[in-house]
Amino acid sequence: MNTPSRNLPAHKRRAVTVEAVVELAAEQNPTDITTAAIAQRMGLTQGALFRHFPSKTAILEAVMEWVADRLLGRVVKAIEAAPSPLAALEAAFMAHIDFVVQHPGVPRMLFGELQRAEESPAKLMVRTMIRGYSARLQRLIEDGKSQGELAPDLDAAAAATLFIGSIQGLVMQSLIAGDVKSIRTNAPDVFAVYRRGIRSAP
Amino acid sequence: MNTPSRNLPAHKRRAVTVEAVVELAAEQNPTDITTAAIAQRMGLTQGALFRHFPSKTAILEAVMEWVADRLLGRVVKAIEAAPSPLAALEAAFMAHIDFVVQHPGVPRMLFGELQRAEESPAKLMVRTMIRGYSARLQRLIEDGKSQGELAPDLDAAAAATLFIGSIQGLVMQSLIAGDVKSIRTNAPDVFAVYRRGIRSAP
DNA sequence: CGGGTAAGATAGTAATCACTTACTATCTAT
DNA sequence: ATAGATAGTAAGTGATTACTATCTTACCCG
Repeated sequence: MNTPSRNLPAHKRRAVTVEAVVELAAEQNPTDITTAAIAQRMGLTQGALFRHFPSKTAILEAVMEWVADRLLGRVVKAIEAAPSPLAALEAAFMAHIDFVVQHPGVPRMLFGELQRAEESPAKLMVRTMIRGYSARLQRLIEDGKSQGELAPDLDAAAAATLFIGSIQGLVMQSLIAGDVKSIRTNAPDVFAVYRRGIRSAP
Repeated sequence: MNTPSRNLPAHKRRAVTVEAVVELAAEQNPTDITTAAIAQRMGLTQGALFRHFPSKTAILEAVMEWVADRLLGRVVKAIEAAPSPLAALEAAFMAHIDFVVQHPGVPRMLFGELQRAEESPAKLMVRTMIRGYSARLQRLIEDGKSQGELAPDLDAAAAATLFIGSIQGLVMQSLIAGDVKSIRTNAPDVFAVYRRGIRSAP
């Protein structure tokens, strides 16, 4: 029988579950992920999953919590280590890209969750996460403007939308090419165009 | 009994079906659209759908064909009417935005189709459509470079990716705000940043 | 060493899905 | 007027889904 790691502590089981979902989302449409598939990936039977989570939506909530922690954690760290607002934007962009390349299913899950009709807790979490992300970017951009590094007439909200959109565009490109690593290859060129769009005139 | 328009000719029924799907995609996750929901929106029973389409995937193919026709048709028309490459890019952007505001479900369906695991005919159609779109944009960009309107060192592929991504970013923003019309409001500001990123130095 | 508990397997359940079958109404052409 | 084709309805089908009820095993602690 296949009992790979029995009696894990609860928080570890939850972490393994989240990893399984993130892995599966990289391989298929996130909305098509079944509890049976998650359990199989973990080496469990389907019913056993419900010893740890009361429902499938609770699993999705745990995944979104994980994403918010990890993604924002990395991005904020990259921002804080940068010497200037523009450098911080570039570092955040690359940190975000690294995360997406490592976990290609995540942006799909976020987008998929956002376009749900009902107001699920997971959808709310995504919304607050991206709102916070965008707010952080806009503060950075305002800082860059007052330091003279970014164009003084720049619309911070629009620049933040374009920042996030550029990543979305790279993800879409990789789905068309069928090659995740193309994201990392093309990211610097895309950011170069973006940087030109926000930088103050030389 | 609700028999709104019986015995429509085949091509009209197909058009009505496509419209129903596009409408539904604006209201819910496209992958959650059932044949029952489509039929209900058309005022038919579910089984009647299969008099006109052999399968659900055939319906999706018809929708993608419709999208490719309408969206690219509008964009190409806007490009051809513009006096210069940069003006053409802006016109294409706004035409695309108009289309998305009018049919908010369409970008969701495209993205959803792209992230399917299996190589469905619909997915292939989306891929070819966006590839063609991107190629058209890149030609425009190269034209703009040789006319001195766009930056000579601009990476055309990256600029095309950012173009499409900026629309994707606006869609995402509207999903977060829960307001489709915010797309049209924010579009000019976002394009202004983009234009600055590709234009030749003044 | 033995009993309690947490975590697993097994085998269900009702609901929902795409799709089918069998029959019926309506339009059109001869 | 009537036969045939077209387009509809109503009621299924089997497969799949999230979730549950019941039984079993492994581990911890006194």
